Amino acid sequence: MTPNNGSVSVLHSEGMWPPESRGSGGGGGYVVEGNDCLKKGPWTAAEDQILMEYVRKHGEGNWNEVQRNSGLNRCGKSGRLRWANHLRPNLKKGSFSLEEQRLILELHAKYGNKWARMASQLPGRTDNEIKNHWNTRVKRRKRQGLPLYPHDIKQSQQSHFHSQTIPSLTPLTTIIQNPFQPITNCSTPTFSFHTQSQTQAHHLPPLSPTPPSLSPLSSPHRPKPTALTSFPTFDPINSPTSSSFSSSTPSFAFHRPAPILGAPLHHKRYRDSIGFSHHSPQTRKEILQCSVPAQCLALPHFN
DNA sequence: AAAGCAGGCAACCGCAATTCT
DNA sequence: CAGAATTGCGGTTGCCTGCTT
Repeated sequence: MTPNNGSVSVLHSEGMWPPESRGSGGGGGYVVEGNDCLKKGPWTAAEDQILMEYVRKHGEGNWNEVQRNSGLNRCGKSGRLRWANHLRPNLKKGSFSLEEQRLILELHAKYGNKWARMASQLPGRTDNEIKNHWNTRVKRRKRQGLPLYPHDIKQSQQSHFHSQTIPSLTPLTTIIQNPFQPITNCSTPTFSFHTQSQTQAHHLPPLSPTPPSLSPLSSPHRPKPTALTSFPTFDPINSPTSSSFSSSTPSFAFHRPAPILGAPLHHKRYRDSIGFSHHSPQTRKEILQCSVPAQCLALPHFN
């Protein structure tokens, strides 16, 4: 799975990692242990086990309780991330398929660096995976002097993307013909970046399906969800999702929120205010009160 | 064989958003 | 209404592996 998990686990268990701090940023091997500080760095199999057991018993949410009640010496944030990116059921591992890559292109053309939003359209994929994939692509294309998008995917707006800057979020159109045509035919191998200072406008078109109608999982301070006794499954082959964009249809209307990684996390709220984020508190409460049986969550509805 | 580079990946941080008290 | 607590998101960093030179 990961390049270093095995060896890292051994090192951890044998206490060979120095409790050093590398300053800001993440990355493997960053381990802090001790009575006062919570551990950082790569997760061990034992820690994973503890976390999975906790979630199995108590469900997701209240991540700080994990640390308090399970003996896991990790901050809640770290646990949540670990669960979301690695331990959740139905996570797809491995490289992105061509369809997924195409969809990422389309979604990025439309939304910019909205990884969580993109992940919601890619069942089994995490925002982190997508982000990593995209950043790698950006690096490669930049080095090759190629445009970020194939010529047949036109990012609306005249702005260019920069991996480190906020992209324009006001797409006008997305034109997609055949994203996997050889990109070497691109007529204009320009790859210019500029910071997004002129386009702070974040008026995203209302994303119709954003309402988090499907997530059973916790929102801050909500009652704990019931324990997860069985996890929904996702069949990428037979899923209407995959077949829906396997054809040549360029459209990818968001009829419904895609099932988020099989066992959806919390009601997705997206920055920059699309959809759910701007529900009034009252509306949110109503939505949250509308509990959804677990089995419904496993059966995404597509139009 | 060794060094350099690119890609892949995991995990951190800061901050925003949301809810509860 | 304000502040605290919690969760989610996006940016960033650093390690590991495999390929190329």
